[in-house]
Amino acid sequence: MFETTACVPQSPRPWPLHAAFAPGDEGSIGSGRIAARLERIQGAVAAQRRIVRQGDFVYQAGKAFTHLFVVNTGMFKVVNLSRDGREQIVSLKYRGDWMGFDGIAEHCHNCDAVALDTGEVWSISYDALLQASAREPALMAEVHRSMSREIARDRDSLISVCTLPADARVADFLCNWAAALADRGLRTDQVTLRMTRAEIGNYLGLTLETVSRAMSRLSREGLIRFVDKARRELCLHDVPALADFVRVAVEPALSTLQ
Amino acid sequence: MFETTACVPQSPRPWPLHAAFAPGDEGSIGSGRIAARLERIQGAVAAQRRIVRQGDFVYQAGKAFTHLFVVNTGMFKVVNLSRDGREQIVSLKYRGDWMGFDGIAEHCHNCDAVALDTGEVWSISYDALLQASAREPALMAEVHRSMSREIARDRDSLISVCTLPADARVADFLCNWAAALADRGLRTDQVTLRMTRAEIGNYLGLTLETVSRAMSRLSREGLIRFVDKARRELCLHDVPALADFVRVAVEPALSTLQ
DNA sequence: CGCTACGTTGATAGGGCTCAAGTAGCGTGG
DNA sequence: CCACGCTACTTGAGCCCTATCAACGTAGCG
Repeated sequence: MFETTACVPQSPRPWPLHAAFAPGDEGSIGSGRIAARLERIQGAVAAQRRIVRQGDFVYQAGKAFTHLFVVNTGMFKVVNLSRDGREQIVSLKYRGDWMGFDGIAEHCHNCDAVALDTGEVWSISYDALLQASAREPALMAEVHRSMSREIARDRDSLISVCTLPADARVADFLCNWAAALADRGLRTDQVTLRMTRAEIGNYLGLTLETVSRAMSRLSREGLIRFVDKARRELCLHDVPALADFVRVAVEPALSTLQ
Repeated sequence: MFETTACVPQSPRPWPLHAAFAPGDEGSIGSGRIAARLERIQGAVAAQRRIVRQGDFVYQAGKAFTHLFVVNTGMFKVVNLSRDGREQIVSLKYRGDWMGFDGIAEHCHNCDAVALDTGEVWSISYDALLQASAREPALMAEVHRSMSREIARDRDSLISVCTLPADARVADFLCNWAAALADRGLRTDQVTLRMTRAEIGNYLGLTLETVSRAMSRLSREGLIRFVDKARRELCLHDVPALADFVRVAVEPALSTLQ
């Protein structure tokens, strides 16, 4: 299923000292931060690289948990499956993100992780990670920060789904996506949606028709621009305006006062 | 703000060996599991006890992150605040749950944690926890399991909000609440709601009126029973029936086939 | 060239929100 | 003791937003 090009660091480099508890490092902007994160991980613990293609599973719900995964390139969706047949995209992952934390508690994955396009993930044995962390406290700190970020981001999803009307929810989704791209040093002026309308809708708690209509309205209002006829590539030329659209949707009263 | 009754274990006991990577332990049922968890935490790292009353903050968004918290008794809500004024209850915490993980990444809390009734939390210095974990790998494993559970539970919230109609969402909420109580060895046949309808609605992405109507319907159908006139105490006498109600709401097609 | 997957758009219905009125419990002060 | 205000909960009426159903357009592909 996976093409695996072996690439195991032979002698893990010591973790840079300044990386330990360095809030300034995390607060900086630009793609260097995430590249540095990946380098530090690679230097501290053995990782196996895997090339994945669209639709490939990184891991599957129900399988035993043994490894965590780090996205090097590509985009991934994490899908929660409930036994009554519901399927819910709960998270999207980009370069530098960890996947698989949900499996730690029960020693069993309870989600699928699926590649949305061609990419590369590193798989890291959880046991090896714990051992490496014992030697390198900063590695542990890195993992904790990532889990913490994941918790915070899941909550942002919840707040969006609970409080925003459909159009604003889609706008918020595009904002967050643009922010994730910008964080990784990627341009947002011509980006290809890796997800179908149905997937976006599932992620946002909307139907595909509502997503389609919302995007048409955003386009009509000039907040986004479709680049191709198939409407999968778009230009997020004014992310602040999108963010403002979300803000106004939340507080119609306040927006008229100001 | 807090009454603090000093209680710092003088000589942390060594972590029981069998606690390291013990899936069987986590899988067992009954309240003993959670009591054991608390004992192990208490034995491994210094904790300061705090008595809190309804409405007291355990920590507040914006404040520097230095401590994690463990619920000993009582019930707590975690409230996410976005800068545009939205307020969203993102999680409920019971005995044995950790709070504050969200602050690790940015070294700053981004939620409020508020007591819903009188209770006791233990506050544990994050630095001390890391040091203790270096000595006791099983303590680290415990913390990881808790973070993992939190991620999994946040995702369950999302799936509920995204896929269930109002009545089923309330039923699902009551199911989860009953499960949390049962896990802790508490009865579910006469329980007092610690939250107002507005709080439940906020948590579930519904208005208070919808929550009220949903509970009235569930009561009318015999799935729950109100004990007092104020309608804050209720009897969850048949949790499986509640769970079934949720299941049927999800798959009306399948339910008619069977 | 038909087939399939994906996206858009329209018409309609319904679930949940909003607004509003009414009730009950509870603490306070006359 | 009861009036009063306050908070919480319930219930009804009407409307709006979004889901549903359906038709159609388009791109990619064997």
